[in-house]
Amino acid sequence: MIAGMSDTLPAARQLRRLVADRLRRGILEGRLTPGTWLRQEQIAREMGVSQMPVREAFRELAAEGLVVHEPYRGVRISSLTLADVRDVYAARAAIEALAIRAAATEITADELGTLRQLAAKMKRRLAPKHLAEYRDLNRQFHTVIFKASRRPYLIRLLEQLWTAFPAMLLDSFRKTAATPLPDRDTDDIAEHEAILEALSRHDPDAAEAAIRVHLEETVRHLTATLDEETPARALAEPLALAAGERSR
Amino acid sequence: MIAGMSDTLPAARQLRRLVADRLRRGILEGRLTPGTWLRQEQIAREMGVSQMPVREAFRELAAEGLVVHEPYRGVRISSLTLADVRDVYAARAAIEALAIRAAATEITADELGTLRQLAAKMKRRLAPKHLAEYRDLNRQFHTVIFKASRRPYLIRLLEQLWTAFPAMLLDSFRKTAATPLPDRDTDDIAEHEAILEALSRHDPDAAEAAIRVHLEETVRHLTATLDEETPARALAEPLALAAGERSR
DNA sequence: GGCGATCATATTGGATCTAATATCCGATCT
DNA sequence: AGATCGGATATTAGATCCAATATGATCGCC
Repeated sequence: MIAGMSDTLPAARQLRRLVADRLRRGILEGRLTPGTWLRQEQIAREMGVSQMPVREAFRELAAEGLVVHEPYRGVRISSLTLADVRDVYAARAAIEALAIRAAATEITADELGTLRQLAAKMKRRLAPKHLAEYRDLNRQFHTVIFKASRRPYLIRLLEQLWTAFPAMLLDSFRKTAATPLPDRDTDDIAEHEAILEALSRHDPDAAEAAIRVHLEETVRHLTATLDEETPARALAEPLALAAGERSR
Repeated sequence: MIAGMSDTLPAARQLRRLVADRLRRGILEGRLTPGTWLRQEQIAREMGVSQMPVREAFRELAAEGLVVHEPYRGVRISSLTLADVRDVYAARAAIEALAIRAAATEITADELGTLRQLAAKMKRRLAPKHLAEYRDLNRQFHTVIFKASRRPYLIRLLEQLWTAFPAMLLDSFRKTAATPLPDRDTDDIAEHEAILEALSRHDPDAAEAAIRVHLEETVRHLTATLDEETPARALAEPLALAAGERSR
């Protein structure tokens, strides 16, 4: 058992966590574009901290794969192609499938209750204007499930996969950001309920099948939408937190 | 595509990498026992460096899951139960299955050649005295395969999984360390050749099936061996690099 | 005598400073 | 003219110093 998994979220009382979160968001939301060098001094200045927390944040992001580190040169934002996005989902699907099998037998009535509540809330949050909230609920939904597996290692891995590439990543793709869940909403809901139902019956096979369908559909829909606007993350203007671009 | 994946191994010219590697080995080889607090000052002193590279190394290990970080308290070595070991393998199996499907169509004649050479070498390295070398070859074998997938994200993930928990981990379990591959050798070889054969035919389904069998057998054998000596990592005396244990 | 607050100590986390390394540019030599 | 070597500059990596925080012990109070 991997101890200390609690995750009580006293959260960003550490500077480096704060910096990491901010950078992560910048990257995932597409404000910081792939290929850009992240200069520790500049970022430190912009965020009003010293270089050290920035450096530590870099380490964290590198471990998650959001940036790549080049010794004595710095870190730069990784470029994700559509293929990578597919792989992220595929990997997550594979691991979530493992987790949900365990969850099916381990999940408590309590947790099933929360899942039902989450599913219900999501139904009411379909409007585009609630998109961010919807995504958050979706993540919670999946999180409750894989935590119910009671398998610390899988949980840790999945948490890593989710924080590095939450649905938010999609914001960096133009059309997806514009048309949130076109025609996907109702299917999404139905799939969630299928998962929920399988879990209620404590049926591992059904649960695994259900989540596989769900994730496959999601990625299928996603790639279909994205294929149309091939140059992934073509746009994404640097905003507030624009990192150093000059040739050095 | 995740850039900068080259991995040319100029390796440990950075202190922190060196420190991280040394700690990692200490943990995986069982010299540093689970639950132990790692004190940055002490380790820095013992390794003759300042605390900073140690801190950075900690963050790296934390990302890999080998240690857990508790804010303002430090990091301590994660305790892995048998169940965790199983999950590590299961996760790796799932992702390697994804990778090998891609590899089956992408792999070059060159790479197939290297695989054949590796397989041949392994045949000649079955003796217990060559155990370490055998494991290294095995890792190379798998690495060549998943790199042939040409899927940067999967490659990165698998590399992470392997460095965090190479076969070396087994050294921490008594019996396994003593009886290296009891009765497993010949099967192992056969399975490798099945994989190789499927890849030569560029048959994704067969390749996936073969690697699944291989990994399942490995983990089955592993757990069977380990179950007998339940308290995982009970022994493992601190050696050269013994970290602080006192109650603080 | 037990319980709670306060202070002491140890240790991490952050800031600042210095050294190592890489890139860029110009001078020099062939 | 082209290439190569050497220095200048920018930037990361490491060391040291200081502040924030957690734990444990002591003292006082009920």
